[in-house]
Amino acid sequence: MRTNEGVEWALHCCAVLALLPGPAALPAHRLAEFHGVPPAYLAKHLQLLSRAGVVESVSGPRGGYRLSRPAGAITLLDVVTAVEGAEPLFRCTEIRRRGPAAAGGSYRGSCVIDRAMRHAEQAWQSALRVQTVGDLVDQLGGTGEATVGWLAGVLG
Amino acid sequence: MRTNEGVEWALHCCAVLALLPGPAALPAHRLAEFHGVPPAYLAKHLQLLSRAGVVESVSGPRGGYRLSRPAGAITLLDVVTAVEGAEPLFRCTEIRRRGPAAAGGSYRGSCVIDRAMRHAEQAWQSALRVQTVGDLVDQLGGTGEATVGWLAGVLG
DNA sequence: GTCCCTATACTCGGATAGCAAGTGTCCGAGTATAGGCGG
DNA sequence: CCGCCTATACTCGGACACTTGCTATCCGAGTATAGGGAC
Repeated sequence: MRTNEGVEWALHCCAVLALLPGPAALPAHRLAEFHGVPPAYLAKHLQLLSRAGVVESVSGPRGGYRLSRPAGAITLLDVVTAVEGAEPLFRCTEIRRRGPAAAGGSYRGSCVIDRAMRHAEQAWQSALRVQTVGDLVDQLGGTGEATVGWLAGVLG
Repeated sequence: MRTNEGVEWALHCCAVLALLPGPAALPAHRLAEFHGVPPAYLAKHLQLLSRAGVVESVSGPRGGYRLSRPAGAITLLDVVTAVEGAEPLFRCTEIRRRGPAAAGGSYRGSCVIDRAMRHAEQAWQSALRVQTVGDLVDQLGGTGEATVGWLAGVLG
């Protein structure tokens, strides 16, 4: 079990987009160039972010991507869910109903293992929900300023 | 991202093994039969549990698997780590150092995104660490008693 | 009757194929821009 | 000089190969047991 590599890319991209001045947009290939990752593949993940409503796309020249709402209103869970999908980490397949275990019979309530795993998963999601892209940007420090400079040069 | 299906099997198997009387052991094919899963594939996961020290194996006739320590001393994290491996969910590939982002330069501290994701992962692990296989067994209720009955019949 | 030996059958353990999902890439549809032309 | 039109180039979006890891399986190594034979 390992998170999609695109999750890291998407988070970094959101942090960069949060530094965009005003209504400007940044093309996918610029984001790929900035991070040194395959442009076409990064585009795939940006599409996921767009479909989830985290970022919005602008077509044509001077187009690209920008955040669809303030960075402080985008949680890390929003980004992770957009890229990884909404399916839970742990999926209970109800194996207790397959073999002789079912004969025992009284599986009324939900599976205790399913409950325990979901509880842990909710702890993970809660930790992602309390952190926003804005929080990340605030912690960037000098790296953030350097990024702003690079953006100014690119946007011309 | 989805947890290995073997995680669910391993947890159910540990719950069953916790109900074993005294020093008895239960063969892998019995566990597979009980849960209605492929025997050979389940064996693979039991090997992982054995290698991690969660269960111990007994060779020869009357052999099989049993818990290596009391059920209350086996956390869900122990089981999950044994099956999934110790690698973190989120692996930072330090993409900030690849492109022009590196030129900006001052990436002294650890990556803020890596820190945020690891924080959430620790919340998940903590939730798994406070729950033990013994806790699961206590919550089984009637299903647990039915399992004990089945075990008695099988062990003969 | 008791002890020892041997053959047996049962167990785990690692090495081996098949498949789905993640990884990586490409080309086509749509649009705002920029330049040229006419009034 | 100003407004309109057209061609352009740039953007996103979805459809197409490739690789890694999960899924599933098999056969061989090792061992406690059970039975038979000797004492």
